Amino acid sequence: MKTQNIQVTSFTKGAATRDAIVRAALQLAETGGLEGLSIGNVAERVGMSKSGVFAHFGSREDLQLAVLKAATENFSQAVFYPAIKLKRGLPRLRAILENMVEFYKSLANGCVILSASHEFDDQPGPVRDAVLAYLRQLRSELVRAARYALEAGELDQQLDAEQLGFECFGIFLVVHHDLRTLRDPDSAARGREAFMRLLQRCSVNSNQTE
Amino acid sequence: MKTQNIQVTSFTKGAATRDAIVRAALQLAETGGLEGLSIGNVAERVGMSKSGVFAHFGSREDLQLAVLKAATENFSQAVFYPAIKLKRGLPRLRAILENMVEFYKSLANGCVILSASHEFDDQPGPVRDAVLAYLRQLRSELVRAARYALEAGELDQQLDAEQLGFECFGIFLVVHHDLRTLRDPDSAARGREAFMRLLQRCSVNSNQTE
DNA sequence: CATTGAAAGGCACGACCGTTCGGTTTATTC
DNA sequence: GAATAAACCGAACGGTCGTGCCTTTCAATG
Repeated sequence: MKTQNIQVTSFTKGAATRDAIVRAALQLAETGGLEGLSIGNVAERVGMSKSGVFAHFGSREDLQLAVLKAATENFSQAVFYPAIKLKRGLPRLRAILENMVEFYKSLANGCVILSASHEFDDQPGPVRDAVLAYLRQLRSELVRAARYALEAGELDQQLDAEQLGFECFGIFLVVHHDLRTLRDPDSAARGREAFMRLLQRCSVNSNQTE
Repeated sequence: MKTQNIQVTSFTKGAATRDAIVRAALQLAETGGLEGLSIGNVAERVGMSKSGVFAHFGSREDLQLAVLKAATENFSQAVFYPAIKLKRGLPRLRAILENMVEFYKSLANGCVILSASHEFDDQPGPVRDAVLAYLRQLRSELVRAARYALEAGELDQQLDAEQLGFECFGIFLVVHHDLRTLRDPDSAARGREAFMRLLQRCSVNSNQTE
């Protein structure tokens, strides 16, 4: 039998240019969001024809989904994967925030996920579902890290983990906002300071039995 | 001479429908942002022809500017004007946050200003300039209220007013995000709690001379 | 009532969009 | 090298967009 290595070639050729397309589209999406993507400008950037690009996805929406998936994978790679290697609880929570700040600073432009969350919040469909799923995952990761920290006694046990995740996410958002919209270079430092102050407020020592 | 009351009529007729157009467009912009506005859908919503609507503004951009101005006026009306009547410092800062939460809750859909800040953050032009100007005004109002509170001894004087404004704005953003994107009804309560905890952290008593 | 100027409509243009289709090039397999 | 399939391209379609031009409606004035 010689029919053993069938799709070796068909796996490499198409997938390579598809990756190139997604990479180019991701760059475009970092300035202009997923709505700013058009088959035409992606094709131009990657040096192909519109129909050539289109054939790889079948629809603009599927291209947007592919780009969003690449963006979330990048975020996970930069923020979550390094943090998971640390001890769960406070060290992990600190790492998530710190990695996020560094990740946002490293982006020449904006975060595709946050952009998409605004672009699609009133536009039902697969893209909105995917954005929401990742945002919920992100939040639950924050909440879980906070819960560990509470249960381990690293933070005041009277606190609410969901509330802590909420406030951490607020720091996420304002860091991104100041970096991106206001172009404030101090944003990262303010974010770190805000997080430090938030944790300090939550430490077991500062509990003032109100 | 009887040429005293010239533009009495020309002031009422056109301006009335212009206001109607802006109101309709503002509703549209609350779901879909300023980019979601098109001369066509605004005309349809207000019951006019495209060219009829167009004639009142001269360009889509001017329509967007008019809608943005209406949105900022609404925000100021709901958030700032009532707060300014209060004693400056902590009471005013509290009122701004509380009014903001109530304002966001009262919106059936999203905040046009925050939407626009994401839509135009990489798109230079008059709209971006206007959005940025209002965002800076908003921030400086927060910072000023915080500074008053610091100088009056209502908060720990070692704190930084800009940092405080930064953290307050983070609460703004996460409240809006959870209300709008995650559709979480607890968002307002979490926002109030976050602000309470933030102020508690900043009170003169809880200073722990680090 | 006639006149005038503002307000609104009708219509078409050029541009861009996503998508389709048929043909051409390129790579892989026998 | 012939055959087959994948990859890609060029052109076009239907649709929406902002905008300009010209006409019609309408309210106010003399």
